[in-house]
Amino acid sequence: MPLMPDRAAPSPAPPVLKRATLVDVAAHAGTSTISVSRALRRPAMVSEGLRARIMQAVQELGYVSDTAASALASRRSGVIGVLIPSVADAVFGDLLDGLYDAVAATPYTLQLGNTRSDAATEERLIRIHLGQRPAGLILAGIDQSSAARAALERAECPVVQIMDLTENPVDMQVGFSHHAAARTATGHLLARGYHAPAFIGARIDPRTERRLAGYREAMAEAGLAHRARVVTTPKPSSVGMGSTLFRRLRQYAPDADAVLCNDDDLALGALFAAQRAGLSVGREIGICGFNDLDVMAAAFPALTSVRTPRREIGAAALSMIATRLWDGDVAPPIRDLGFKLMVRASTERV
Amino acid sequence: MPLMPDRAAPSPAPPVLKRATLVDVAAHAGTSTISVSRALRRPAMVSEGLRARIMQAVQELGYVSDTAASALASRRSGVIGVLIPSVADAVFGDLLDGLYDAVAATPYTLQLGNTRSDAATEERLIRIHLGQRPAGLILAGIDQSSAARAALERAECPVVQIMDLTENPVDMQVGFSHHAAARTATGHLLARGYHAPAFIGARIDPRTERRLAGYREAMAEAGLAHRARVVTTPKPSSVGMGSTLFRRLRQYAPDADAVLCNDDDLALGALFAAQRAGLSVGREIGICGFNDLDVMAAAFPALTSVRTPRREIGAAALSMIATRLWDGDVAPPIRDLGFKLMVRASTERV
DNA sequence: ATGAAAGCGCTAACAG
DNA sequence: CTGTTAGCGCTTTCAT
Repeated sequence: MPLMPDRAAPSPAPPVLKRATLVDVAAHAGTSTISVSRALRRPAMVSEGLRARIMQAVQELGYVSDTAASALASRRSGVIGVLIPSVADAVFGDLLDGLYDAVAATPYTLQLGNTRSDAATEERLIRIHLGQRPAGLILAGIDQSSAARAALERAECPVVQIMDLTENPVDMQVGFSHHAAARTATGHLLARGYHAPAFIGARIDPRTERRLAGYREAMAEAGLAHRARVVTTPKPSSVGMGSTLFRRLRQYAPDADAVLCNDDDLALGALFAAQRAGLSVGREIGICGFNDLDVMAAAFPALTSVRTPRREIGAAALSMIATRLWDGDVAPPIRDLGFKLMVRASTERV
Repeated sequence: MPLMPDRAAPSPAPPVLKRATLVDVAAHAGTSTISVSRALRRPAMVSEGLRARIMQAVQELGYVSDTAASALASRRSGVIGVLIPSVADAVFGDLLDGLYDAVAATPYTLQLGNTRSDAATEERLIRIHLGQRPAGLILAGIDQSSAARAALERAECPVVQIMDLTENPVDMQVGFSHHAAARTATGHLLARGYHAPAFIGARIDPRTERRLAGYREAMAEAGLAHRARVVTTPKPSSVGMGSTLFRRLRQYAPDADAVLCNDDDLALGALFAAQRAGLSVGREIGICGFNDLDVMAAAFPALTSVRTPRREIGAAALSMIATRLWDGDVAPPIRDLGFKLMVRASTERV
């Protein structure tokens, strides 16, 4: 599909005042285009006097460099691609916030791709982005298809996989262990005296699987593998779904006295469902979330959750790319930013 | 700042297998570059036989068109810029979801800019985006600085202002009336028998101002202008802030028996604070939110809110740009997508 | 420190 | 329907 169809361009060509180019600026400043280019990109390469004249000309003509021409000539774009499963999810919202904050101080631009947790879509987006000779690529997760991995390994730009940790990243990596986080949270529930903590999760993806494994491991270590109860759904997560899963859990496993939720939305839904059922949250039923969105601390009762360093991951990913681009080497290329269990009233057994 | 510093390029030039270009494909298919270009962009312009040969060559060489070269030669990029105040806000998350959904069916790419509700940043971003000769520009809000407006009016691409409605848009527009929405919500509270509904809001921006005006207007129409109570803060909105503002309101105006919240986060915070204070939500204190995020219906008690068509606005904005680009004309260029009051238990006076 | 010349890979314009 | 010829605006050599 072309960017515009044949019959387009009905506009009777208004007297478009052509935007100023390097040539215009050079003429205006009485120098050559290359000097203007240099004055703009590496001011140190141009004598002070010339630079001043050029800058003034730039000002007067309102010159703005043409991204496309620059990218073509230098074979390098200022675009850093970011591929995430969802733009509406609060978890990725925080990540993006960190990313956009960090990129503001650099000459780079972010370009977002929405994979919808779909491997084929991710593969396609990776190809499209690589076609733009990006300055860098940031990917959520470590579960790219093998075809995607192959393409990435051939990529001529820094690649950072984020949110998760793996033994063999494509290139660089920053995240935390979902397995360890869930294991810690489950351990906390057990330590607090809950005898049968269950697990609920929606839209099971590889990250969820790793959390679930952490839950199972903690249960097994406590000799409670036989008491593990898991309720999941392939549907997307939401607060409403949290309530639904909680009710389902109560039916399926009435003995469950605590629930580790795969994300905070589910935990909030579980809270509301428990309240509806007249349960005393904390005493009769423990609830623990995952991510620690702002709402968890504000809820009544306040909800325990695993705080994950989303914003920090965004900032770190960008800094790793910038460092690689400017200094050539990043150490260490794999960073575990950890997590922190935020214990609150919802798991106070009292 | 250059995209890469002088001392970069320490890599000893690995035997980079140059990516295939149009010339390569043309040679491989035994034709000219322009035919390949056409076969890719307007298949109808090329005979079936030639097209088949070209497509095969494209396949075999794994050819991917160079975005920069294409943009430079055609003076047109496939980028649609999107400028919003925050990427972490759930409200804009839904908008983006609608936008990304809609763009997937087009040859365009979205490029996000984060204005942080800052006029200067927005102005800068507008300039940067226009410098890329975007295919279109989507802006949240109608309150651009006059300098920004001037730049936009000179833009050679479709521009859509979204989320809000104004008399004189730069170009096209799709949104709803924040004033009318707040007015309706306030009217609902009064109709339900609340005698002194108050208003709480965080990070006052122009959109909030319009909602506040709607609240005041409804109060005035009911002859209750003297009972209007407003508590706001310049700090960002959050669930925790909702609790804070609610407590502040109770001190400042103990007689307030309902509260219209500027957004759902605040409403949720008000809910929790009310519960902490032992108030019966609905009977003793009415709570109404704004936007109707998923959590509102799931809360206990369920929270009344004004449903705003965020996803639909995203889809509509993109379709308006596509239509303008392809058909030349969009009718109507101004679209009011309305809102809907979702009445729930939190405003059941009983 | 500055400049001249030669493309980057693609598409518009104009032939055939 | 197909091809030729020129650039698009910038940056990279390579001189000076």
